[in-house]
Amino acid sequence: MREAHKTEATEDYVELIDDLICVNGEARLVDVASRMGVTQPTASKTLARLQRDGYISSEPYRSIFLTPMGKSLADESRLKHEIVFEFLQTIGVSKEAAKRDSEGMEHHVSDETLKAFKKLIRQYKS
Amino acid sequence: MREAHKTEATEDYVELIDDLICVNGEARLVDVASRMGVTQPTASKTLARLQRDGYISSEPYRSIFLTPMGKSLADESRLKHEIVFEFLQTIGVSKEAAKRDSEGMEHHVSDETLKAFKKLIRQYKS
DNA sequence: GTATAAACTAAGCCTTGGCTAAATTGTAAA
DNA sequence: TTTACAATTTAGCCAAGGCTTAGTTTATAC
Ligand SMILES: [Mn+2]
Ligand SMILES: [Mn+2]
Ligand SMILES: [Mn+2]
Ligand SMILES: [Mn+2]
Repeated sequence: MREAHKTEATEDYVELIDDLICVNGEARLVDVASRMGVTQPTASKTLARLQRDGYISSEPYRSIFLTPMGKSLADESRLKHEIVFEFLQTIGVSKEAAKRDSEGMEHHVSDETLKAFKKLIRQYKS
Repeated sequence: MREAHKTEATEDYVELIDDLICVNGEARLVDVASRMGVTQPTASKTLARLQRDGYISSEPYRSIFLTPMGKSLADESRLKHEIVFEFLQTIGVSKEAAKRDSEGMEHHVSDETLKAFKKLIRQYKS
């Protein structure tokens, strides 16, 4: 569908996998599925696609790793996510709404918009 | 997928149909398809779903009408779209980027965020 | 008023992202 | 070491949203 649309799942997955590796030391299917709110077979199929497309690597029944490409997409996605999240709170949106909205908006903000967000965050801080 | 996700297509379609009716006097499949950037059969199938779900009505080979439900969703969607579009420009994003980003962001902004956007637009105007 | 072109529909295919149910593998307790 | 449970995979289903190709219907031009 919409250009940005197609990569949304990919972005959310790699970001989550990176997070799990940071926090838990490894990313397991069962945790990916539960955090994404889908069943294990669903997560498993999506991860197969991510592997096919070169974002992750894993052996059968073993935990999941990010490829360099996957890692850089994860970093980029998290950065966007955090900026949008912080921006919304900065302009007065509640943490809960900011959390929900940023989860969707993150996939649609261009670098230009991101820059404007960062600028406003700085302005508010001073 | 993501909750807001599922309604994105619906929102874009009813908003477009309403626009076509306003501008052209009627909404025809050929125009819906071209504006959505999809083939006519694709638009046709989506419109069938919209009709099934009660957003539009139309007779075979005739133009498309919005039901009351479709019209109110269209109005709501356009309002969101316009506010996001104006907001982005207000904080310094170019018209082109604002157009692109608002087209995606519009589906993910809660009423709370929308209110914060409106407030900032007012502040900038004064 | 008929031919021709444009618009629309029908049929059939694909991918993604959901699900359930069942089989397999890995791990930890007994 | 066997056994049981947890994790993963496999298989098969569904809906949405995309496509192409081919057939119908409507509208236009002559
Ligand atoms: Mn994210
Ligand atoms: Mn997200
Ligand atoms: Mn819109
Ligand atoms: Mn849109």
